[in-house]
Amino acid sequence: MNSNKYRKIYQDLSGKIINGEYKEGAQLPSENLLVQSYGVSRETVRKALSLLQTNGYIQKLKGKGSIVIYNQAMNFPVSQLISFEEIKHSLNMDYNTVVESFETVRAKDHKSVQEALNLGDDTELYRVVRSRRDKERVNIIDTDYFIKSMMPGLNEEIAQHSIYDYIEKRLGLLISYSKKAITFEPMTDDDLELFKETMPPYAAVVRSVVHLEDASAFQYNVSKHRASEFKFVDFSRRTIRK
Amino acid sequence: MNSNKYRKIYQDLSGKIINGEYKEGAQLPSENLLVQSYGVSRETVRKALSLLQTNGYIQKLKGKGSIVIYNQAMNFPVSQLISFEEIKHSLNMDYNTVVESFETVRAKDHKSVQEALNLGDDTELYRVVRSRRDKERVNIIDTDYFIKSMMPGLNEEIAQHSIYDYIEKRLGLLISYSKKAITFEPMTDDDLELFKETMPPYAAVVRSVVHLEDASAFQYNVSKHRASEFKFVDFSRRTIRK
DNA sequence: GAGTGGTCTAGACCACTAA
DNA sequence: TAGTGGTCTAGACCACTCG
Repeated sequence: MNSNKYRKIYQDLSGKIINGEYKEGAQLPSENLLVQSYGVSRETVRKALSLLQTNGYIQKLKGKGSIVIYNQAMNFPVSQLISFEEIKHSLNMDYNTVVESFETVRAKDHKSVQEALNLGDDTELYRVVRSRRDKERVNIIDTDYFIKSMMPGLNEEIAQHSIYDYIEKRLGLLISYSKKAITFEPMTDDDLELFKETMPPYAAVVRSVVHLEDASAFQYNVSKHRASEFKFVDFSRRTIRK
Repeated sequence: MNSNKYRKIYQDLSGKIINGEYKEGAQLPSENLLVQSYGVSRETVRKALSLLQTNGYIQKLKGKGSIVIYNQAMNFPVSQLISFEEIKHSLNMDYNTVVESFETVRAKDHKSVQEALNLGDDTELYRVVRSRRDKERVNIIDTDYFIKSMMPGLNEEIAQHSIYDYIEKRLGLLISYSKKAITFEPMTDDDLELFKETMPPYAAVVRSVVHLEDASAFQYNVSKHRASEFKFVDFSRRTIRK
């Protein structure tokens, strides 16, 4: 359906990098060759390559070419906006999601959420608490707040699978960007109960405000991780200097 | 010296957003207006706007315009590749840097560094340990490893100020991107001594491998933060779907 | 000098939003 | 319908790398 030429090129090349067809350190075909093989203009090829560079797949070298810098080990909870289901899937992890709580609350009773999503006092929210566990224990506790009126038909069943899938495929909403903050905090009593452990008493906490394509804030997420298991991997580029 | 048109537009607009001339929620002039006021082609304006969007300053809305989503509160240790001196400067922080150690070591004695930078056994490295303290106490301990042969003239004096400044201005090297990982770990005895505290015995640890414009890895950094003071703020966009 | 990526242009056509 | 951003093109000129 989506027939953007540059996206197809991006998909094609990033796919070949991920599956190892182009390995780390390898050189991509030159822009001119790509122009020929895809039958598009140079600017279109360059758009795809820019995206690959922005997302940490390649580095473009003036006068030389584009080389692959993507590295399999990096591909963990990367600093990208992906859902837990997607991470699980891409890593073949054997995690189990349990919906611990699914309730309707009012914005005024959750001030940080109200502020972040810019809501009136009586706006109704879904508050969904989900634990993520492997065979042995709970490693992550996700608490999500959604604006109820934006999420018709959301239920526990859906929450147990992928809410993002429901949002994008069924509601047709486009998730666009998020602002997140990572901190390390002592566990609360509730946390200790869910994690079923008293040590270590610290959790890595990721708070995110997720926005749609039209820039409206629609989700507030608090993701608590067993601190000893937490690893956040990030790729960042130097901003424009001077 | 650098007369890229799109960079100037980016600088100009991001500056106006940061200093509040365009506030959060405000609309930027349309692309056509920017074309006229800057006297450039539309693609050039669009390049600048794309950069602003990628870096979390604006969101472009089809059929409507570009609105500012940048938010002052976000502007903390952002997920950008900036040096401590730059953060300090942009936040007007009163931090003090002390060089705790400045020595030459061999790669083979620091395996994780050797592997990350892809070095031979006997490659010489500078190992620089710096503490960052406010009036009361040490909050950050930075340990950096640089390839000695790439850093002629690096000394303690420079380390006390900004090594990045030295690298970019004096050596003329272009820092390009980094891969970093954030974890939560027990403090070592050395850490406890520098932090001068026995509680909390945990530190937030950020390990980075920094690369130059030509994709060569040249710096390995371990930055330990007092966990209670640690906050990592991130902006991320949804990757291309499907 | 041949090949590479970086910047910039002028213009086209499209899809979306709003009044 | 007028205005907005999204995609794509063909071509120009430049700076850089390498043999």
